[in-house]
Amino acid sequence: MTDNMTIRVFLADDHPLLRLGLRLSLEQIEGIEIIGEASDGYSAVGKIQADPPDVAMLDIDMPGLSGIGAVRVLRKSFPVMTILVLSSYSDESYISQAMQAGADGYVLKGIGSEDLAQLIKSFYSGKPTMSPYLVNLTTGYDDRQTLTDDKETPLLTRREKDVLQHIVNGKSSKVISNQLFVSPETVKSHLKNIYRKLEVNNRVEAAMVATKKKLVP
Amino acid sequence: MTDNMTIRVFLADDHPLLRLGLRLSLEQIEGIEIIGEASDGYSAVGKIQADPPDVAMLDIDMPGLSGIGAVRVLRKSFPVMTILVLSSYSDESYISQAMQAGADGYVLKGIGSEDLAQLIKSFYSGKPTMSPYLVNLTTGYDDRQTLTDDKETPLLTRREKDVLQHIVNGKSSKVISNQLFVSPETVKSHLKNIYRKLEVNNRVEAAMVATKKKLVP
DNA sequence: TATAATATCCCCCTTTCGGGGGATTTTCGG
DNA sequence: CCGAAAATCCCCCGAAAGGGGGATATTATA
Repeated sequence: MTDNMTIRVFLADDHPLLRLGLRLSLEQIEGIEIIGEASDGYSAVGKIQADPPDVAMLDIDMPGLSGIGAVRVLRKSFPVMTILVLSSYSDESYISQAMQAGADGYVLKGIGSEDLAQLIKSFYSGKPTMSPYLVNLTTGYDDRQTLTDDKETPLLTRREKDVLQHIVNGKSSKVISNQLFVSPETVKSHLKNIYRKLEVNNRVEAAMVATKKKLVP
Repeated sequence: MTDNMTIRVFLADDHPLLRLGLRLSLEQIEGIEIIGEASDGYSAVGKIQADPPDVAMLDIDMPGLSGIGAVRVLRKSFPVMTILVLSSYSDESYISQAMQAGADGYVLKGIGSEDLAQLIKSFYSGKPTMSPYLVNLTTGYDDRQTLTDDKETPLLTRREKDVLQHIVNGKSSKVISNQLFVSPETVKSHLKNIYRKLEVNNRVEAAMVATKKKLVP
């Protein structure tokens, strides 16, 4: 933080209009200063490393390097920087990806100007305010239920994800078994477990769930 | 249009920040006046019908009534109103849906402030400016190639779309045939044609293509 | 009205799925 | 080291899928 306690904020979003709204909203708040902007992940990382802010707000969906990827890179260089991920979606998988990448918070774009300003300040001060628009990733998903009404999806194992990936790509069990160098029977076993965990009954449903919940890359 | 030739614009988007950016961008332009805002499709329709603007900018992705749905409703009441659809995606299917609903233009959110202002004015004046950020739906898709590099997907027939919809939902041919009151053999025939047109070989691939290209609702 | 496109239905055949059992080995944390 | 989880593999069986041929209406529409 700078000498006069002003919170230096960096904005990264590929939508100029949204960036403008963000900048205007935050600039008129006492104690917040926008020190830079970027429209894609790579330039965001570059600019932030050149002049590190106190708080980095990164859109999750940017061309080139995604917000998640930018978080991963930045977190290595700046262990204490407050990194907030901006997103339009309250998808659980996005949230958990952001968390694993090292984000401090996950902010939905549906948030209003005043809420956002207050949120950044409270979050930066170390006492994150909980709201329907923020998920605090540091306190164990406490607020996830306010964002998603999804039932808890049992976690897939590494191998099950491998199989699911091929299912999404429309491969048959035989083809998958060749790809993974295992018996087709093994693939079938994994599939049974996948179906049970995802509560589906066939490949199409599994593929759709995997896509919707982003269980696979 | 009002007496003094000011273009009266209405904004509808469920993201307050983006709305703010839009408003701020447009308000500082001479000749454009923001007369109202809405954060969902239904209230947008209500407010527009209560006080019709010259130009309505509707986000395609809003809670409740979508932007497309709002266009459909509004176009019936206001045949000459300039209706522009705002979207983050340059998906061809979205564009064609917006066109069929009666939109005059399709504006990507990646557009900058100045471009947007100029675009609205030029579009409203009856001489739409072409740009990578706008698809003019009134001139026969001339600019689609600048937006998507997809190969032309053969158009599916009405019935094929019906079948594909059920495929996406993971239904078997037998179940589909019951839903559509036809023979399972008929469903199989449609499926063969769908596979050929989409250049796929099974249900999962068809479902993924349908989802990616938004061939089904 | 002629022609094409669409929608409907049928047969054949092989392969794949999905669901039900089970078993063995590997891996990894406590 | 031990137990649980994970990964591997096997059998059986009926249902479903996919691919190859068709045929016959119905509907646009040029």
